Amino acid sequence: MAGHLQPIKLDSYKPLRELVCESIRQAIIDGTFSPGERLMEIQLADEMGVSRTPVREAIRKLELEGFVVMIPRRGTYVADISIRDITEIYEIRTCLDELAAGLAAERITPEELETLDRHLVEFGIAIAENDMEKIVEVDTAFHEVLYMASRNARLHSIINNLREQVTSIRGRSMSYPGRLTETMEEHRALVDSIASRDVERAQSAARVHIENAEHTLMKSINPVT
Amino acid sequence: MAGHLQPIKLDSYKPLRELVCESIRQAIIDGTFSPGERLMEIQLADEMGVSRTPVREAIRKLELEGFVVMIPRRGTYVADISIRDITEIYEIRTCLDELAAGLAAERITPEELETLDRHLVEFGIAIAENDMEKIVEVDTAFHEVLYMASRNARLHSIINNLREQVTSIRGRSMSYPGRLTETMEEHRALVDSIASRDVERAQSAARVHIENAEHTLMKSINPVT
DNA sequence: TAAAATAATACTGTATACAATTCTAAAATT
DNA sequence: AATTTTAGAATTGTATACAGTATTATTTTA
Repeated sequence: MAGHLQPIKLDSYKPLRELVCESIRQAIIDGTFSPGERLMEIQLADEMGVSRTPVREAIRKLELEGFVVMIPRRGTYVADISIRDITEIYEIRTCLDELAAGLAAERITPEELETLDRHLVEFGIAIAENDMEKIVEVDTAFHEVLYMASRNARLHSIINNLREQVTSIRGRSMSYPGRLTETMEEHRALVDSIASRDVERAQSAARVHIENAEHTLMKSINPVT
Repeated sequence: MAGHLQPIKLDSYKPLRELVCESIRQAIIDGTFSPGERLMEIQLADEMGVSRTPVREAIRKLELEGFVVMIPRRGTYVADISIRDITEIYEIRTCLDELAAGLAAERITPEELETLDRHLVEFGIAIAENDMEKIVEVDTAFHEVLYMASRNARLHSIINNLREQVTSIRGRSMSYPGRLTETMEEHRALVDSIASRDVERAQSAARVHIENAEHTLMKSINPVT
């Protein structure tokens, strides 16, 4: 194992398995656990100060979410993300984000539009200050509002899951030269078209945004291609 | 509980949790468990002749798949599918099936095309014989080949999951007057456009197919609308 | 008689114990 | 020396036991 997990705090009402799941997921996303690394139940349980039961249940969930791979009787391994995976994920996201944007253009409330605008401003400030943590935070909040506005909970959760699966490597594309300002412009175009209730334009803006994100991600992984 | 589950057979190499999961899922799909019905771990375990542990893990998986709803410390209930759910699911499927059809038009092999054709013929025979079981079987096989041909495993599994979530009520739309022959015509149009590698037409055929399926399903649930 | 309080019951959440399998490594054989 | 065999250790799969909480029923009180 690379680093170590923080012990689980029991302040929450949530079941332990949820806390354990979130903790392991976070560790995978932030790189504490490397791709391909084996995750052993007893070890994880000891580190977090819980028994194997909630750890097992957490791992089952992470498997469904695509963060780990389980081989029966052999163990659990942190999923290794490949070029193929990225291609698959963005093929789907291009399509789903387009859908979400179109629905949002039809269903968003004035309050939500205001929130989007605010996030847009915050995003600009975060970029100016080069505050990476803030950037990621605002970006996440921005998309959260957008997906919420689509009024389709399943769509929201499917996209979120796909987003999370590339989170561990998204940092690289974020730091790609010029990508951040480009991202902001794309976000602005998206908000504009949604604000004017233009479904077609919103869809196209979303498609462009996702396609560009994919290209940047690909370039940042393999500059040759 | 309505009926009862068959005891788990241990002939397979699969972990018990998988067998238990499939058994419960099947029972939900075929109506052995009704929507809203409470699922109790001890009872399920006893009926299948296993302990609570694999049952719990199976339930966790079914929750992720959307077949059951868990309320912490309160229990697990068979998910109740609503008009809202159907709308959500078909909004997504319209988009994903369009994607899958487009990709299939680009990536399908001649062998797969042949298989699709064969399924098309079988479907016609099954309709002529009014063999409902066969119809469902061939329909499933048909779509399976199609999604496989998209060469996107995630897309395949997301669509399959969405399909399964309405399986329990799909029987009704199947028996809607005239829907079966309509379905076959739509399938044929889809195969034709894929065979001629026409991405646009394949997408449009898929969209039409899903939209019609939704409309029929809605009508069969609520004839007034 | 109705409502509230309390006790009993039953279920879920978590921990631990046992069984079965697989991996590791050491020893034996070719 | 290399390969196979075999014994041990470690890990996952499953079962069971215990703890905590929610529900239900009963009793008490207004």
